[in-house]
Amino acid sequence: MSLRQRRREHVEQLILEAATRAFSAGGYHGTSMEDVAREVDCAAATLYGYFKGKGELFTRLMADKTADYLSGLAAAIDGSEGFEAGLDAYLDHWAAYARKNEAFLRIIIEVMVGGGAGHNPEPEQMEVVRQAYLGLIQRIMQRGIDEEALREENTTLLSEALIGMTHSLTFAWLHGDGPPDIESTITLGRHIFLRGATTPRDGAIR
Amino acid sequence: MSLRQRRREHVEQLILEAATRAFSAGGYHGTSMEDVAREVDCAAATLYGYFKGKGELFTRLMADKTADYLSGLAAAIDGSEGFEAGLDAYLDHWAAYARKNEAFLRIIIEVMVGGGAGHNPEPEQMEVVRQAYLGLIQRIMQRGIDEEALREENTTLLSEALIGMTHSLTFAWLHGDGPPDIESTITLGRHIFLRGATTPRDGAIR
Amino acid sequence: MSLRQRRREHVEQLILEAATRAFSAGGYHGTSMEDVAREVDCAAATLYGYFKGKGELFTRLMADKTADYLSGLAAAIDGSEGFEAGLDAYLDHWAAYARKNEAFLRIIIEVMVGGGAGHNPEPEQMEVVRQAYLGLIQRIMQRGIDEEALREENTTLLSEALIGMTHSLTFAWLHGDGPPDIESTITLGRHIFLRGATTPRDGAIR
Amino acid sequence: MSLRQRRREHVEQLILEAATRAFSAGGYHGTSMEDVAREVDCAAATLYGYFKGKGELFTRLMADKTADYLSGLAAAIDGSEGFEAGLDAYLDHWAAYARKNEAFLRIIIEVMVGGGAGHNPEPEQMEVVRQAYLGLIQRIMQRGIDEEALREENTTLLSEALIGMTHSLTFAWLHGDGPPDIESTITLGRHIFLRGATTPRDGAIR
DNA sequence: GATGAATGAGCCTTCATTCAT
DNA sequence: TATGAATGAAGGCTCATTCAT
Repeated sequence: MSLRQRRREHVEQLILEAATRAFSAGGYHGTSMEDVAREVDCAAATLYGYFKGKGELFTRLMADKTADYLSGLAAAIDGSEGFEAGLDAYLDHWAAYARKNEAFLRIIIEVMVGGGAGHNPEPEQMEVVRQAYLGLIQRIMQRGIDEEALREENTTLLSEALIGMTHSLTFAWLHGDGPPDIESTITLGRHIFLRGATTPRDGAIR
Repeated sequence: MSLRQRRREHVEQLILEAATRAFSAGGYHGTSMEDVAREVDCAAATLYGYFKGKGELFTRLMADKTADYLSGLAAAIDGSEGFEAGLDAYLDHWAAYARKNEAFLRIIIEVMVGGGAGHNPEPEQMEVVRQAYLGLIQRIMQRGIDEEALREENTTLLSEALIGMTHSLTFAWLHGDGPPDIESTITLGRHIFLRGATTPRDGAIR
Repeated sequence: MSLRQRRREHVEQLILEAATRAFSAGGYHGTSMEDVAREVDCAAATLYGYFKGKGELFTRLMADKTADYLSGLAAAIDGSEGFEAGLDAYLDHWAAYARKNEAFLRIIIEVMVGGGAGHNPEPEQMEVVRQAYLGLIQRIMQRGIDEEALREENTTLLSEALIGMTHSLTFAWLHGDGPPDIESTITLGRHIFLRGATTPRDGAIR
Repeated sequence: MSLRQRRREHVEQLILEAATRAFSAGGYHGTSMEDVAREVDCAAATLYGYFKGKGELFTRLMADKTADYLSGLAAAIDGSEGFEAGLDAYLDHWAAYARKNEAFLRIIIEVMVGGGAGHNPEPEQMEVVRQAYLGLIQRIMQRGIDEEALREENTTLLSEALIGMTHSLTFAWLHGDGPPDIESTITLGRHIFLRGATTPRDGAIR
C-alpha cells in the first residue's frame, strides 16, 4: 500500500473514531456533520473527501465496529468447546470489547433493542447485525441443549435473555453502579444465567 | 372541571396517543410535527394550541406514560407481599402494560438503555424515570435480601439484570420470536432469575 | 374554486412571474432560490410551500409559458387559411407574445437553440416543446407545399429557417436595434422569407 | 520562445480544447473544474497552474475560439469581392468552421442569442464578440446596398436575419434533420436570403 | 379553537480555490 | 510542475414555530 494510501486510511480511521464519539453523544439525527467535524478538528467539508455523506459515514462506522465485534465474537466462540466455555468466551469477549469501545457501546446496545428503529439511516443493515449477533449466541445455546444442560430449548429466547441481561449490566457499569470493573459486574449475569437456565449436574455443587 | 376544560384535556389525550404512535416509529428527531399532526389528523399548528412545542409534547408524553407505568408498578408491588410475589407483581404488570402499549414499549425500553442518549430532548428527566423504575425493582430485591433468598446483595445490579432480561425478551416477543403471548415469553426470564439469583430453600421443589 | 384556493393560485402566479424575471437574468444555474425570493419579496422557504423545489419551479414556469405560447400559436394557425395567412398568424402571434413576455423571450429562444442544453434541469421536456413548436410551423409550410407556393419541400428546414430568422430579429429588437416596434422588425423576416422561399405567382407583383 | 514556454502553451491549448468539450456539454455553470480536469485527464488543481480560475479559463476559451472564428471570417470576407461573393465567403467559412468545431458551435450560437445571458461569467465580452460578428456581416450587407442589390437598408436587421437563419439551420443539421452535409443545409438559407432580400437584376436567372 | 401561510435557523452538500508536498 | 487534501462560501432544502384569518 502506498504511503499516501496509508495516510488516507489513517485519517479515515481518525474520522471514524471521532464520529463514533460524536454520534454516541447525540445519535444519528442529533449529530450534525459540524459536530463530527468539530470532534475531528477539521472543516465539515473535509469529511466529504473521505465519506460520501453523513449516511455513509454512519453506516461505515456501524459496519466496521459491528463487523469487528462479531468476527471477534465468532472467533472466540469457535475457539471454545462446550456450552459453559462458550458462555465465558462470549462474556469475556464482550467485556473486553466494552472496555475498549465505551463510546460505541450505547450504539450497539441500541441496535439490539429494536435496531435503533427510527434512529438509524439503514435499519435493515442493523437488523442484519442483530440477527448475526443473536445467531452466534444461539450457537452457544445449542451446545447447551446438545449437552442436555439447558432446561429450555428455544435458543432465540435464551439468547435474548442472556444478551439483555449482559447489556443491561454493562450499562449499569457504564453508569457507575456496581463494581468498577466490568468483569465483576457481568459475572453476576453469568451466575444467574448458568444457575437459572441449566439443570444441576450430578455431583456439582452449585 | 368546566366542560370546556374537559374537552381540552380530552383532545390533549388524543394528541398524546397519536404522538406516541408517531414518535414510536421515528424517534424524537426522526418525527416531525407534521408527522404527529397527520397521525392526529389535524394541522401542525393546532398542536401548538395544546402544547408549547415539540419538546414539551414529547416530554409530556414520556412523563405521562412513564408516570402511568410507574404508579401502576408501585401499586402492584405494594399490593404484594414477599420477594417472589413482588417479582410476579412486576412481571405481570409489565406484561399487561406491554400488551396494551406496544407503541410506547420501544420508547421505554430505550429509556432504560442510556436514557435514549441523544434521542430525547430532556435526558435528565428520562434519567429520573430510569432511577424511579430501578428503585421500584430494587425494593423487590431488598425483600429478597431480607428474606435471605438472594445470593447477591447489590440490588442495583440485580434489578438491572432482571429488567434487562425482561425487556430483551419482550423485544423478542415484539419481534415475533418465541411464543405468541408475552406472558409465556417473559416466564422464561422469571424462571432464570428465580433459580439463578436465589438460594434453594429447604423443601423447595425447583 | 374556494377563496383560499384562489388566493393560493394567485400567489403561485406571482411567484411564477417573479421567477421568470429572476431566471431570465441569470439562467437556471445562475439564479438561486434566494434570488427568486428577493424578486417575489418573500423568504426563500416560502417558495417551497408552493413548489417542490427549484427544479419544479423552473419546470412549471417553462411548461406554463410554453404551453400558453404553443396553444395560442396552434389556435392562431388553425384560425387561418392558406400558407400566407398561416405565416402571418404565426408572426402576429409571436410578436404579440414577445411584447408581453419580454422576460421569458430569452428562455424560449434558447430552447429553440439546442434545448438550452446543459442549462435546464429537464432538457427532454424542452426538446418536446421544441418539437411541438417546430411541428406547428411545419404545418404552415405544408400548406405552402400543397399550394405549390414553396420551392423547397423539407418542411423542417424551412421552419427552422423562418424561426431562426424571426427569433434573431426579435433579439435585435430586444437589443434596441432596428425599429422600436417589434412588428416592423419582424416584417423584414416575413418579406425575406416570402420572397425567398416561394415561387412567383402569376400576375403577382413581388 | 523558450522550449519551456512552448511546452506551457501546448498544455494550455490541450486544456482549452478539453475545456471546450466539457463546457459544451454542461455550460458554464453546469460544468465543474472537476469535469474539465477529467476531460483533460489531470487534477483540478493543475488547471490553476495555467489559468487563474474557472472564469478566466472559460473567458480565454471563448476569446480564443471567437477570435479564431472572427479573424478567419474577416479574412474570408476581405478576400472576396462584391455582395454575393461576400455572402458566400461568410457561409463557406461558417460551414467549414461548424464542421470542425461542433463542440463549440452551441456556445457561439448562444452568444448570438443574448450573449448567453446569465450563462457566462463575462457577458460584456460576449457582447463585444456579438457586435464584432454582426459588424463583419454588416460589411457584406453594406456591399449589397452599395451595389443596389438589397431592398432593405438596415444592415443590422439584415445581418441578424441572415445569421439567425444560418445558425438555426446549422442547429437543425446538428440535430440530424435535413441533409447530412452542412453545406446543403445552409444552402437553403442562402437561397432564401438572396432571393428574399435582393431586387431581381436584369437578365438574372433566379 | 383551527389552520394555511410565512419564515428564521440550521443542516447537508458542492465547489472553486489554496497550499503543502 | 503536479496533485491530494483542506476549506470557506454558498446553495437547496426542511422544520419547528408564529401569526393573521
